[in-house]
Amino acid sequence: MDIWKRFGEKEITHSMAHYLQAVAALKNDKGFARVGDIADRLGVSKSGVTSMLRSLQSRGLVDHEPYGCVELTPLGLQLARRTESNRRLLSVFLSEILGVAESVAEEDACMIEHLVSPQAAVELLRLTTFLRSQHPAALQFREAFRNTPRTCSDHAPGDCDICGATCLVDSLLRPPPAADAGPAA
Amino acid sequence: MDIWKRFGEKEITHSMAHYLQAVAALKNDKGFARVGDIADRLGVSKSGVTSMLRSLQSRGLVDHEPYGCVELTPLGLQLARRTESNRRLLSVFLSEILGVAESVAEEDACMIEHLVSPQAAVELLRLTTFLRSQHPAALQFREAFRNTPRTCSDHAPGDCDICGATCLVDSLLRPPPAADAGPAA
DNA sequence: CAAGAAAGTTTAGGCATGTTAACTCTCGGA
DNA sequence: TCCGAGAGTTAACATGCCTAAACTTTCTTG
Repeated sequence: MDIWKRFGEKEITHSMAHYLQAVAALKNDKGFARVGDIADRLGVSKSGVTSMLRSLQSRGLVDHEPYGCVELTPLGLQLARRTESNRRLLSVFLSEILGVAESVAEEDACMIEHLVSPQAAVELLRLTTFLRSQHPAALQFREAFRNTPRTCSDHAPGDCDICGATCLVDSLLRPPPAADAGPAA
Repeated sequence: MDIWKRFGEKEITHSMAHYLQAVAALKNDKGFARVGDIADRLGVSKSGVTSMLRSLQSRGLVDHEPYGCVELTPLGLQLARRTESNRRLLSVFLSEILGVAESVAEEDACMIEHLVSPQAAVELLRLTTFLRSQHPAALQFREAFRNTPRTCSDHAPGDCDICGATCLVDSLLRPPPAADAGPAA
């Protein structure tokens, strides 16, 4: 039951994903990617870039010889593209389908982009494009979904199999309890 | 443009979320949570638990005096519950709505559970309960969605605003390129 | 071509999270 | 009462990812 430990075994970490995307973007914009440009773009120090590049190179994701420019390997490019597509997809899904505020949608997408499995991404893309389409069922959905209630007490009084005892909505939208560790009795 | 750096500033990390959940579960199952039980449940060493508890205590998420049992503070309990609800929600959404295989859905949910914003979670719950319901629009959706195509060339030939140049489906389902960093010309 | 500026790297160190090994505390039984 | 087993903690170390400061390489320009 140790799924959670595999967090550290993902093919790439959050940081790595963003380094790869930065290299891809610079390659695209200027034709080449230098250490300093990557550092500027990501808001990290140049030494941080150097050491991350070493790590990415050891994983076969970039090519980088000292004092030279950085190139993505085919694998690195694939991961960069995949991560970017995932982010766009999540962002659209969250903001357009779910109606979450743009800024929140983008932040969520950025946090999650590298963690979504290919299987889930493919199906989420299918759902998103379907629900945005002009298909009659999609039109009906949009009309009906607008008026759907938010809390479990509305959709499943006393028995929501997702939320259990406390409705997610209640616990999420309520302000946090007094933080100073003092359960007053 | 440094959203990505806020990854490290989330209220809790992936590890912390699972420690909190372990404590909550043990409290629930046995009435108390000891260091050794937490270690067993999470598959980490006892010393790892001790040091994580120090960190959680400094954030006001648990109470723990040396050689004693562990208690969740109100804030810690709230985070544990929230994370668990998020995971159940994501798991149901991925497997039931999107049709992703259970095992993949659970792994994805576990990776993402602590990163989903309250806003997104609330709306995702709304969407999920709606699409699972007997509402006519939901019935129509399920019928129609079953036959929706997967690739961009079907739903938006040559112009998918999510995927850009390369359809997500193509890049996700294609096997990775030869990994040995050798772009053979 | 040489010298300074610009770019990049190395070194040393910090924080989070984990490990193992060795030490200390607590408690139950002879 | 006291002693040993088991539970918990500390110490020392590893890895990932970041920083600042010092050093090296490369470029530019007079």
